Amino acid sequence: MADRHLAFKALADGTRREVFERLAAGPKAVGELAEEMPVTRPAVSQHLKALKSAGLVTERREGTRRVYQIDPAGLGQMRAWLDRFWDTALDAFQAEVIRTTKHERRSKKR
Amino acid sequence: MADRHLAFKALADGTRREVFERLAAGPKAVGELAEEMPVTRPAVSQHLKALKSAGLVTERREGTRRVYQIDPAGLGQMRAWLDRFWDTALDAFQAEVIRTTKHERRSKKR
DNA sequence: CACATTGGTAAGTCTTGGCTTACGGTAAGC
DNA sequence: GCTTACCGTAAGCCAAGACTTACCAATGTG
Repeated sequence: MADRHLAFKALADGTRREVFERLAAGPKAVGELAEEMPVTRPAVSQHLKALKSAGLVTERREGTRRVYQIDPAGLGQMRAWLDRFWDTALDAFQAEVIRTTKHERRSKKR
Repeated sequence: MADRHLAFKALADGTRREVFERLAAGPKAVGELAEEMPVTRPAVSQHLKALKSAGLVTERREGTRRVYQIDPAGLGQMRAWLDRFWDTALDAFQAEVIRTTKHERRSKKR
């Protein structure tokens, strides 16, 4: 959890989102993920590293296997960030609607 | 709003997040944004293009100026996506805590 | 009708980053 | 202990992308 914004960068890549979404269906090992995806195992491994340092997944060792699992930490940070702007955005939208409507009235007048 | 996931890619870049956050403080024109940032105006313009096609900002023409403003559409999509995994992640976390706790009990026993 | 403001786009450069193959390292099975 | 299974990391390649300068279009202004 170095940078609070790593989660956005992590989920920006399609393959990485794919990995994340598959883990949402249940914990999986690296090899399992790689099998059902169109990239090699090292690629998956690298993606998992990124997801992990973004706080989106956790790792657990089971013998020689590394089982990865969804972590709510990263998701929570993203939600918090989004919520900071949600109300602001709604207000802006509201104001824009009013502004546009008034403009239309004016031009449609008569 | 081509791809539903463009918002993640858009907010992955730091400069672009900066632009977005500044717009959250209120609508601004391209030049204004560029002035208060360490990049040139064309750069800002390109970032705004990305943010716009991600549904994160809207554009409005005022004479020769283009005023940009936060748009709740993109934020809403992101929230929806996040919420799809939020409960799942919490459950996974819960299960992990229980698993770990049981393990500790076992090793600490006696 | 010049002329200035404002800003989007094109072209080129340089960095970032996603992918592969090759390798090393650790845990399980015989 | 030797082999096998599983996985992380290094090195290199190539595409994506963030930035710049140069240019052009559109709107206001005298």
